[in-house]
Amino acid sequence: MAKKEIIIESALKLFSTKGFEGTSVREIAAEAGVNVAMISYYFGSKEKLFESVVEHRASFLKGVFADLVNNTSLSAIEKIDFIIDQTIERKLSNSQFQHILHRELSLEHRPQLRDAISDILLRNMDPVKIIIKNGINDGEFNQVDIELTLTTMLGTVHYLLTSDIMCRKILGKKEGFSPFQNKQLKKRLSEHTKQLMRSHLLNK
Amino acid sequence: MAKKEIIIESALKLFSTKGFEGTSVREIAAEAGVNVAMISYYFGSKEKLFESVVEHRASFLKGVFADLVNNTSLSAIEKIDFIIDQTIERKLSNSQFQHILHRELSLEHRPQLRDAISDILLRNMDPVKIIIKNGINDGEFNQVDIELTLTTMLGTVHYLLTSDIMCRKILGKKEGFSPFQNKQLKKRLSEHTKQLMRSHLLNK
DNA sequence: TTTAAAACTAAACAAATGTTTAATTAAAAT
DNA sequence: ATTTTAATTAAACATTTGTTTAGTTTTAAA
Repeated sequence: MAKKEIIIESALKLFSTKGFEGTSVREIAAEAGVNVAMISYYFGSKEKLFESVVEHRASFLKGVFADLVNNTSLSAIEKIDFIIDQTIERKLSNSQFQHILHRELSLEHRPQLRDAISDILLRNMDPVKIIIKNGINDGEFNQVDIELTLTTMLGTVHYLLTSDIMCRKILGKKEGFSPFQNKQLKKRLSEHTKQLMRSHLLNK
Repeated sequence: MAKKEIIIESALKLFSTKGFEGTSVREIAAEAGVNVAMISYYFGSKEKLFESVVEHRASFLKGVFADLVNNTSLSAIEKIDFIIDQTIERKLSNSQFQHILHRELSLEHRPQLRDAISDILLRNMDPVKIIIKNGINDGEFNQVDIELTLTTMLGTVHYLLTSDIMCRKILGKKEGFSPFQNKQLKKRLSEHTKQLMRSHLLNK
């Protein structure tokens, strides 16, 4: 792995556990095993390093639901099922990055970065909106509040993700339980959300 | 208002918009219109001031759902309706404080504070769990995943609350729209969540 | 009115911060 | 083999950080 990338990954790790202002460039340099000056040398500043971290990771989160809109072999609810599983998979396996994004989003300095982040998080929103809208127009779905239905889907996953402590307390698990690597949790979350969305969306 | 309280309120405001490490004691002192030394004088340290902020605000969030469990004049779903409205009301009118709590929760230093915060956030969880459980036992509710149903309720509200930017983008609103003071949003969120929970919980 | 405690201040403190400098080593190009 | 560019280093830079000090003013008690 290139040294530049090692720095980015080290920064990702530290930013996610200690926050941006809570992490010093010296800590990042130590974690990456490089000289402090290398950060200015490669990225120009701590802030620009942060932006590089976001860009680097965001590239993994490319839009994948766009194709789904015009897919005719799946019913609308089957598409929703697929979206739910993808969303859970992504968010759980990128929990560190999710923490960074949401934390930055809740802060009010660096407004242009906030804007970029909300774009990343909502990148997949439009296709899903259309899928729900089509489901409604075709009579397959009830006339639900589209935006808030989306909010519910994302919010359910995200709320569990807030912290391992929260997750354990919500689920009543013991100290040792590591929520974000747990396969059973993933399945449980998937089944709950799918069932929830079916009763919410499908005509009775 | 006592000077000590002015400091706490100033700290709340700054911590919520700039984060704990992103806010200096000098900024807090300036915002409160007091000498920097007063913060050490009253609270001992910046960290202890933070704890005071949390304590001070947490006292407003006393448990209010405990009585609801043994209330016999309301049906289970009516209790859920009440809980939804209360939760929305509380979270929206304390959005600054909610930001602080969730941000701290997603960080991994100050573990004992994290624990205290998750307790505050989940303080009302147990009575709600029991209400759902009773609803299931009485045959009024479907056999849902209790903990994740709760997660959905809290997560839906919380996800909108993440930031005004997110909220605007999700709802497709213009720049000027102030989500957290908006009455219409409150109503829309309330209706969506109630409807969602009814189709999820009630036997078909 | 005197005394004691509390509230408040400006200045100083050491430590940590992000960044730059100037020098050196390594790699690539000529 | 020589030159040029890139990578890397330790040290220094100026600020900012949270906190303390030592002194003053205000308030309350005796």
